[in-house]
Amino acid sequence: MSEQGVWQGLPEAIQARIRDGSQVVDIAAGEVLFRAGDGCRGLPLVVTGTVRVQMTGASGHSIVLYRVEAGDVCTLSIGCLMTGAGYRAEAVTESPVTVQLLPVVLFEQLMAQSPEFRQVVMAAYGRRLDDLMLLVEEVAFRRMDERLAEWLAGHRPRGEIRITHQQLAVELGTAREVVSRLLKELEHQGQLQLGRGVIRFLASSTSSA
Amino acid sequence: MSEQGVWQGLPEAIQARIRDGSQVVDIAAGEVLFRAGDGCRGLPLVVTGTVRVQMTGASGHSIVLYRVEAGDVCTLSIGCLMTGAGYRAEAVTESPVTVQLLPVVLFEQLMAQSPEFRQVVMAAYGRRLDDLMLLVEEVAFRRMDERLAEWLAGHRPRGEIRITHQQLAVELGTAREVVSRLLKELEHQGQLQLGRGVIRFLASSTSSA
DNA sequence: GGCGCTCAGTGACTAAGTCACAGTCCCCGG
DNA sequence: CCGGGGACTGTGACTTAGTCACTGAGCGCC
Repeated sequence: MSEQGVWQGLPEAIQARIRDGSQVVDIAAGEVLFRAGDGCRGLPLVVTGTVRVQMTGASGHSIVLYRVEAGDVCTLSIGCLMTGAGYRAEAVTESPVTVQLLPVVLFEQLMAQSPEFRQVVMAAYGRRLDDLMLLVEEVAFRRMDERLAEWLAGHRPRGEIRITHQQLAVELGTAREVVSRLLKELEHQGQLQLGRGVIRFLASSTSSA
Repeated sequence: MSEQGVWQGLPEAIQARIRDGSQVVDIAAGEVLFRAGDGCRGLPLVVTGTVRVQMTGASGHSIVLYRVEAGDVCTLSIGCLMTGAGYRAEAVTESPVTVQLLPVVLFEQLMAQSPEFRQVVMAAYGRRLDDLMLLVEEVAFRRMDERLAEWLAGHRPRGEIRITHQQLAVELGTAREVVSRLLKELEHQGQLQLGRGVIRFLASSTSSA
């Protein structure tokens, strides 16, 4: 999949207008794109890199809601543009990110003129809604040890991951201590080895026969 | 606010097309409009009544995600129409409901032709996203007794409410036993009086000075 | 009046979250 | 090279929430 994957199915004329009318911005890793309460000035599309969207509760705890990957439009921004309300969550770049910023006017025009563009935008919205519904179910009903195991399984191929217990707690929407204890348990079981800021997976007998 | 509040800002010509092209359906209370996995056949707008949208986890537990009130379009259906995927949640009427069903073709036309229509639809989407984000925060971080108290406070003006502990548990996404115990506690404190399927609020000294 | 169903209450236990604090690793400046 | 401070991790003690198993109460209906 090449850059700007979302627009690929669109007619060339539309793609050209997007290229001409939008502004491309490069942002370093770890930057905050917007915070809760900010207003927004255009529709961002992530061209390369990943943006993490998370929210912080009154208690000061945070949880990762979803990620905007290369080729995704920021649905949160659409909501802001439409209702005029500020963002409810915050967005942080996880890697160096290239963002294409469509001005509101162009966005409006394209929504009016291109069925394909509308399709792309609405589908993106639908997926986000789905993501959040899934997350609600996870948080409300699933056990922490299961969720942690699943998260780890998704990152296992890397052999080791650099992450603090605190960050992992935010991924799962729980407390640091809970993560620490569950990880310690897994370490005792010989599934992994813990270091400061790193989790190393051990090649246990689970991988192959 | 009269019927079909969402369309009110729209040009009369558009409103007429909506009236002519859509089908109006009356549904009794307690009916299931769609279940998880169903496909969908048009864009429903709730004209009168309330529809509850909830999902059920693998564990068999359910949680109420949000309600579609009179004047709201069903964003979940838009997602289904766009992506072709089935619903992830289920919708149940809470009262006798009148629904206006826009055929997909008309929906597409209106999205293309009416900026006001687009605005209404996108804003509805934005609000849903907000609702769900708020819910995630609630479920992940807030205490059950607080959430229950808040729910009760919202229904207090009615004097008494007819609801089972099980239903209340689904509202909050918790277990029936938890609700029972918390309610019992409030009863001991003299804030309310419990009956089979009913909660009566007692006029304690909290209301006025 | 007894049968069966739904609803509510409860004890015992496990899981998760909170609080407080101790230990450890690591960088950085002196 | 050493010491101090900050970030990260470990842990005990306790509270809150969820689970399981079961009892009993209310209520409609033969």
